[in-house]
This record gives sequence, C-alpha cells and structure tokens, in this order.
Amino acid sequence: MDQVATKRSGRASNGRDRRTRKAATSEADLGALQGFIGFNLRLAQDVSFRAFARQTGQRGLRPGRFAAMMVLRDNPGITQSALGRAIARDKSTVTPLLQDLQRRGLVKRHPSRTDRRSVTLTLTEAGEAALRELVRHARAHDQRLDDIVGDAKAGFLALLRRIADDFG
Amino acid sequence: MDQVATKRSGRASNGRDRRTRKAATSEADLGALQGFIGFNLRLAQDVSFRAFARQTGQRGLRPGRFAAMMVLRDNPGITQSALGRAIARDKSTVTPLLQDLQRRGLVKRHPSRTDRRSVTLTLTEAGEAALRELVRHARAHDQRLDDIVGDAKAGFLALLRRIADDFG
DNA sequence: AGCAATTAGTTTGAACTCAAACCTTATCGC
DNA sequence: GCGATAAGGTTTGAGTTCAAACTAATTGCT
Repeated sequence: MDQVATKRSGRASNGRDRRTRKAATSEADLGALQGFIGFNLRLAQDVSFRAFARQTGQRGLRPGRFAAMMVLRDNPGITQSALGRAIARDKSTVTPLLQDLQRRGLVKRHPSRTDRRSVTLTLTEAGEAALRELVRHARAHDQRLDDIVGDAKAGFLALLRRIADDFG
Repeated sequence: MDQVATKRSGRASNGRDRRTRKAATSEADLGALQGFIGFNLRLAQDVSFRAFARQTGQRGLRPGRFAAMMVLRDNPGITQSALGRAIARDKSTVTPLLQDLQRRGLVKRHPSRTDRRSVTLTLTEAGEAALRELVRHARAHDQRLDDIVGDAKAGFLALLRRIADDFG
C-alpha cells in the first residue's frame, strides 16, 4: 500500500523499459505519459472531483456549485461575469448554473441599480444554510487532501496557483 | 508579476477579512476557496488543459486523444477496457473516442482472437505519425509546466500521483 | 457440465463546459 | 452628443464525460 509511483523517479522512461508503474493488477504501461505534469494533473483533479461529488452529491451540489456559492457568500452583490472570472467558468456556463441555484431558492438575482445590463447576486438564507452544510463536507474532503500532501501543502498550493496564473 | 497568492498563507481567512487575493484588476475575493487544494487543482488542470488544446487543437487532437494514443502506442493490442482504466475514462467514453480515432484512420480495431467479446487496438501508420507530431507539442507544453514547477517537479508529481492513487 | 456472476463493449440520458452569435446597455474618442 | 467599441447576459451547438441499462461472451463454482 505504499505507492509504486515515487520509486521510479530516477530513470527517464524513454519508452523502451516497459512494465514500469502498472497498477497492482497487471494493467497497461503508461510509458512516457506518467512523466507529464499535465496528465497527472488531470488524474488528480479527476479523483478529487469525484470524491467531493460523492461526499456531497446527494444534495446535487457538486464542486462547481460549491465554488460559486463560496464566491457569492464572500462577495455579495457580485455580477455574473465577475463570478465567472472568479471560478474560471465561461459566462455561458454561469447563466444556467445560476438559474439552477435560483430555482432551488439558494440565490437571489436582482437587476443592478447602476448598470442595467448586469445582475447582482446574493445567497438567500437557505443558500447560506446549504453552504454551511456544504462547507462541512468540503472541509472534510480537503482534509483528506491535506493529509496526503502533508507539510508540503504550502509549496504544493503555490505551484498550483502559479500554474493557474502563469498560463494566461 | 510575482504572485499575490502565497502572501496570505498566514491568516486563516475566516470570511471577514475581505479583498485579500483579488487579481490585479479589482475582482472578486476568493476567500476561503483559495485555501482548498481541490479548487486550486481544478484551476491548474483547467488552464493546463486549455493551453494544450490551443497548441495542438487545430488538428482536433486534444489531451484526451493524446493520452489514449500514447497508451496505444506503448501497449499495442490493448483492449478498450484496459485503455479506459489506463487513462481513467469510463468505457462508455472510450467507445466513441475510439470510433473517432478510427474514423480518422489513426487506430485499427480488430476482434481479439482469444476473447470474442473484446477488441484489440493498435495505432495505424498514420496514427504513429500523428502521435509523433503530437508528442512534439505535448513536450513543448509540458516544458512550460516544468519551467514553472522547476526543481520541485519530482515532489510535485509524487504528490499528484499520491492523490490520484489514494482516493480510491 | 451447468448456472451464476463477471467482464467487454455499446447505447442512451443527463450534466457540464466552451465558443460563437446575438441583443442590450455602457463607455470611449472625437 | 454620436458613432464605434466594449461589456453583461442569454441562447444555441458541439464536445466530453459519467452512470445505468443492456447484449454477448467468459469465468467461476459446484
């Protein structure tokens, strides 16, 4: 149960030394793929996303909704566009997301007084309550990640942020 | 251009100290969200994915196809299920993915001789050629990630793999 | 051998996402 | 002011993805 992974870091898998990191149950050789940061990023994100969804999924509020509601809580009156930028989602994704949250009674949308194009967003009481509950799950979930990352967390987060910021 | 991010790590954002990490252009406060590993994982993956797609996207071969073709190249004769497990995609996702690659003439599928349920997969010559080209782009792309991660790469990859593996 | 449980692959339905086109409203330059 | 340009939101279309239901074939158990 102690990770085959980190064992190999030395030898550059040039594609000829097969059978390197296969899972416990004889599976495919990932070859050079396992050296790509991008690929491993996807795998990790994928697993994390799914685990979060499992923990909170019954309510149908998955990571995307969670992130949106967090931003809404901390920035009451924000507009859809700004929300989209904050959570890195296209505005055309944000529209139906908010329609859903509004339909569930978790979010209120009123026209902005200063700009007739835009909508200002706030969580309802129910939204705040739902978010509090959600935060409990999210914390538990992220605690698992914290446990894996251990004291490397600060550096790990810094690298993730750097990737997110520098790939403009 | 030197990351506002890591600056705040000390104070636990309990939701009352607003305006902490907003981007250069007065934007939303991410609040507690920025402390979540899961959220930052998504942002980084997102940006990386999109950058890859931009570099190779004209050909329509995005990261998903790239990963599949890499596994195919290193594991000729593999079955769809095994491929799916290798790249962490559901078998119902793999089916249309391969139909597309086959339609493009990059992959051959023949019935397995030993198991009449399964299909064995191999890259065609065109597939190998396309992949070689793709690898060039992928390497350039991952080099950018390498540059960002620097000498922390080994540890960074180890953490990503640990996350992917331990969240079963 | 024979029946149950598993596995390979496909199909279908729902969710999420982006990009592009579009309308409305603001802002900028002159 | 006025026209061009930009920005906020919505709609539409296409691409990915998973999960569940289903068929066909294989394995396991007795």
